[in-house]
Amino acid sequence: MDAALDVIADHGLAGLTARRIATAAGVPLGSVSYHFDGLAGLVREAFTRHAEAMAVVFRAHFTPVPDRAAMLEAAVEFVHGEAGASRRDWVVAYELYLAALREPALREITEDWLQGSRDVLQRVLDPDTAQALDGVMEGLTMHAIFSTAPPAPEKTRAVLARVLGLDR
Amino acid sequence: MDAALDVIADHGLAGLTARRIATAAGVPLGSVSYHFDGLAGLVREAFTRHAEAMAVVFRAHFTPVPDRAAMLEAAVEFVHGEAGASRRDWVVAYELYLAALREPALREITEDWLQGSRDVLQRVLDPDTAQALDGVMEGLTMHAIFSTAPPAPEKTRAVLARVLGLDR
Amino acid sequence: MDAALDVIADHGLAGLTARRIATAAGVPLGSVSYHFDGLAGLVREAFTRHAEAMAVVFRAHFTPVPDRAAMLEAAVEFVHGEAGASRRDWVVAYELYLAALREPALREITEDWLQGSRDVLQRVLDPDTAQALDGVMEGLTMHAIFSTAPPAPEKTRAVLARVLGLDR
Amino acid sequence: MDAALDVIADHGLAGLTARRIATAAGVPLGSVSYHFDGLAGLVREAFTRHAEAMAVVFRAHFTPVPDRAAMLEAAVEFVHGEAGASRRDWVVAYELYLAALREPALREITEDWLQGSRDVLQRVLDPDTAQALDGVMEGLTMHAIFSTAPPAPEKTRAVLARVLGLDR
DNA sequence: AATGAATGAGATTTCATTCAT
DNA sequence: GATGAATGAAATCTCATTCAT
Repeated sequence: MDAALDVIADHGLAGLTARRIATAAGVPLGSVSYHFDGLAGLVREAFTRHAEAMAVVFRAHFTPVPDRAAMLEAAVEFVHGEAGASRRDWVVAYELYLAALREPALREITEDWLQGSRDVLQRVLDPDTAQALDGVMEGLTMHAIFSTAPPAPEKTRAVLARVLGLDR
Repeated sequence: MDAALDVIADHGLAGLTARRIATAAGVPLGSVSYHFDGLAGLVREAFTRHAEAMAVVFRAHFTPVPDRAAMLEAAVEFVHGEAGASRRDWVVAYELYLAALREPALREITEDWLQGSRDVLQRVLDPDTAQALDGVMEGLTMHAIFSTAPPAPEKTRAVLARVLGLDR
Repeated sequence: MDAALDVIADHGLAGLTARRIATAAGVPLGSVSYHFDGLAGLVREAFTRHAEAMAVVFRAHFTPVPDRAAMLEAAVEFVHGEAGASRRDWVVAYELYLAALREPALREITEDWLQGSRDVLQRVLDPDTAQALDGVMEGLTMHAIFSTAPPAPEKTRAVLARVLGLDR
Repeated sequence: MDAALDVIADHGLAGLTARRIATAAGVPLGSVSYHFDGLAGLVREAFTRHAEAMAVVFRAHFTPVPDRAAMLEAAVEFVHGEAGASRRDWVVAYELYLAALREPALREITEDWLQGSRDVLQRVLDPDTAQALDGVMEGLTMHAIFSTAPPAPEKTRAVLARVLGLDR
């Protein structure tokens, strides 16, 4: 499953083949069909595992946050990839988002993830601010991943401070 | 090319096949290879056209904005899909983002698009705020697309107002 | 038809396509089907023209030969490509030989050519020697065409002299 | 590979298709691409095998020849197809010659073969005579293959005797 | 239980020919 | 009469899955 996620990160869901997975995992080709319920099943399981791992990272990073000021710092770190989620992880996540649009089974995964994230943020923030922060972090992270020039942390902090109402 | 974008929207880049494109376009299968330089070339051209169309929509929506207050309203409308870009358009755009990670030719398209968007926003905003607004709109739009529950416009306005410093 | 022969020389009969012929001839694609009875008919006509041209060259070169000694010189020149037949011409000829194995219409062409050659040689030589010289020239020419290192004329002369009984 | 050579012999390189190979070999169509590196790779391998087989036949036939007189008999037999190489084998060989003009990988095969043949002949003959005999045999064999009327052995012997200087 | 050679369904692409212009 | 855009038949190739070992 990790090998499958690696292949997805490197070649996209469109470039995922049983042979590539087997090669990446260093296992015989037959294993892929033998141990999983087809490629579709493998993808489903792999994405599920990935979403859970991402959720764990998210929770681990934000659960200890005591207050709104600390949330700002945690959010800045998160957007800049200092929370344990690598670029590869995000690329896989975006593939998952898109795949989830078409497959209900995956949709469940992403919904749970989204909900879990907001719950964690709501330990410190009111629901509206939690949802806002979640969306804003998503956008900033995405631009950080897809843009060639990484954003400056102080700019990220400035934006997030305004969103959190910490800028006055 | 429009048919190809439709197929991408419906089935993802992973589900894009010449046959599906031909069916969607109502043309014989052979035409797909005949008129384009392979499927890869077709995808490149289709994505280019799409990015340009999206840029046109973006410019048309934001260029007339006279000041920061009007920018807030325009941004809210944009996030809520009232600027001319449909859900389908965004889904295709996200596929493009991902594909661009792996193909330099597509990378150029997305870079140009991103730069063009910021230029338009900078007609009213300073560079930092423009970049911030761009990122935040991206995240909110994305959540609007991928989430089952569409966000309430007033909440979006509240977040964007803070980002634009219009909340005091 | 000349363009078709050029394409055959460059790409082999296996690499002959209507588009390549049109490009080589500088004519529209439609012309190829329009003016000829399909690609097969064009090939047949082109090969016929080629065989006739080769026969003309052969006759022009060997008909004026007055005696056995002059025949030796003429044969040496012929093997070394100094009779008007280029390397391209020979390559096309070999393609024709092979194609003639499978198509009776082409077979006729090659048979006529072979017979014509012998007739010309028999103006000076007895039938057996004519046939022998014909075959030997074929082999030496072929090796000259297919070998990377061209043979030395004096060696060719020595062999042909023996075949003609002029070496004592 | 044998099936591919059969198809080449029957239909020429121009008539070689994966389907024909599969049918001739009695295997599914997919196998052809599966087991070989494309049709080009299969052709390369098949021609290599063929050239090696032909070289083996050549060596087996000419290596035991003790002297020039025996060489004459061996050469006559060879030209008349009594050395183990069938008409099919020669047709394939001529296709190889032509294909080698355009593909360097095949060129290597034919060069090796040519050199090997001369080496064997040089066990009994001086280099010039060896090369001459090689070329003459090529021509006579070729005429025997392509001509409808097979040549008489005694005539072949007469020509070869002269080339070998055994006619006085 | 695990393998990987083999299969066949389906993918892309090529291309001679047609036919509206 | 001549064209070239378009077609569809047929080509090659890919690949998930099967199954004998």
